[in-house]
Amino acid sequence: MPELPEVEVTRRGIAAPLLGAEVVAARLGKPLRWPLGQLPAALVGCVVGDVTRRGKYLWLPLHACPTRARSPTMGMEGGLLVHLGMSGSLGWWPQAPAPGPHDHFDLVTHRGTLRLNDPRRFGAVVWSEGLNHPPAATLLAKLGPEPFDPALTPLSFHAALQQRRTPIKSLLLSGEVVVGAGNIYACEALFQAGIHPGLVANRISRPRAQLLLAALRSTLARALEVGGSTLRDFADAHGVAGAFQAEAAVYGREGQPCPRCASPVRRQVQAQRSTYFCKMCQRR
DNA sequence: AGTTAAACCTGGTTGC
DNA sequence: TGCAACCAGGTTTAAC
Repeated sequence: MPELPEVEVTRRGIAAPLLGAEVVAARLGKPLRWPLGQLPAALVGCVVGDVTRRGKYLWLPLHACPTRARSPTMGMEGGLLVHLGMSGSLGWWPQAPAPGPHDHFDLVTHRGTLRLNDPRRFGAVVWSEGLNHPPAATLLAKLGPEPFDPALTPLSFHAALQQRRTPIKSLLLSGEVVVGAGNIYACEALFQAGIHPGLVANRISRPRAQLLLAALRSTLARALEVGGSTLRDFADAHGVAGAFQAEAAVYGREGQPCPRCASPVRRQVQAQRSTYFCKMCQRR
């Protein structure tokens, strides 16, 4: 579920309660995609800084608290890089109940508990000494610019597309040219821009590239407004589901009429992912 | 460089 | 009702 809007909705829900919170304990459940890289006990005594987002990753800075640092392990600086995978969500619990079978990470602070629920366990929580240090730096290395970065312009976007010979849908999913779109929003943005998902990136004209960037931005912005998409698992930090899925024009609507021309929405598998599109409205 | 498949997991839905 | 097959928001790795 978690594409950029869902991750950002999550960030907005946890940033305020976490800012300045002191870590009292950390708990691991079943293994996630990657190991934490530190003993949970080593996190105790740290203070959480301002939570940020890069693509679909969240960064929770953890600073050593000088007044509380009593042991060598408490002198650490760094943070936790969190990814929600396919089915992850983070919840903020002033009073956390006993962990359920899919609760695989708890960061217990003096104010409340940040809890990762992730049935499929494709998510990850990784300790890193900084965003510019491994493993964080390695994981973020190939990410393209943020979709709302003003430095990403129609011109630079088009130039980046010109370098690639891969189908545009796959390229959007890769996050190498612009981050944030997953399967839902890639399909929706391409529909809105009237571009066929199989069109090879370097054959997209400058005006169409401009159209696509605008479509991606408006799709992501709209999803953000309504709390993201909830297909099954996703909820914000306070348990509220997203509503964007109800507004999707093509995603998950195989056989249903295209909202623009009423011809049936097609589904085809592209790079092992379902792609939904309208054959009439989206041209190569 | 590209595309493609397989891998990591669980659970819900569909079809026989 | 049971059971197998297929589907799902993501990403990495290996192989043609």
